[in-house]
Amino acid sequence: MSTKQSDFFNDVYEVVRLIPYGRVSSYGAIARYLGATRGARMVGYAMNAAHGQIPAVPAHRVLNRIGMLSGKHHFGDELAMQQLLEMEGVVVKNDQVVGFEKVFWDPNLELNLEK
DNA sequence: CGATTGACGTACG
DNA sequence: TCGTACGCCAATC
Repeated sequence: MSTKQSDFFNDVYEVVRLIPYGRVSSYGAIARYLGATRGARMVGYAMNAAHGQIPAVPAHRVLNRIGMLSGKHHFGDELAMQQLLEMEGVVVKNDQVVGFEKVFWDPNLELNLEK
């Protein structure tokens, strides 16, 4: 494809789309799943380019390791990310996900068990 | 081509 | 337990 970006970006989008409804994941978990344990920041970079991607990438389900909406500023409206999460049943308090461990979805774990 | 930045994470005090 | 410092890796200036 002429729109061929780094395969890393495409791979990130794919994993993010696999995040179930009402669940969230972390940049480090995705990076580690892709083999880029030290590339957590690169996942964030991919998210920055995920805007307008088709199919849409649920970037609002991707948070940092503490469950904080670190990228809420990149959604245009700061509350947009929180609104999307609450719409899916995820409780957000003080820009932080309540019960983050309960809604946390680890690709390394879920995808590994199925394989 | 070199320096700075950044949707992160871990280590240290 | 909380706050600060440093490290990674790629993109941008």
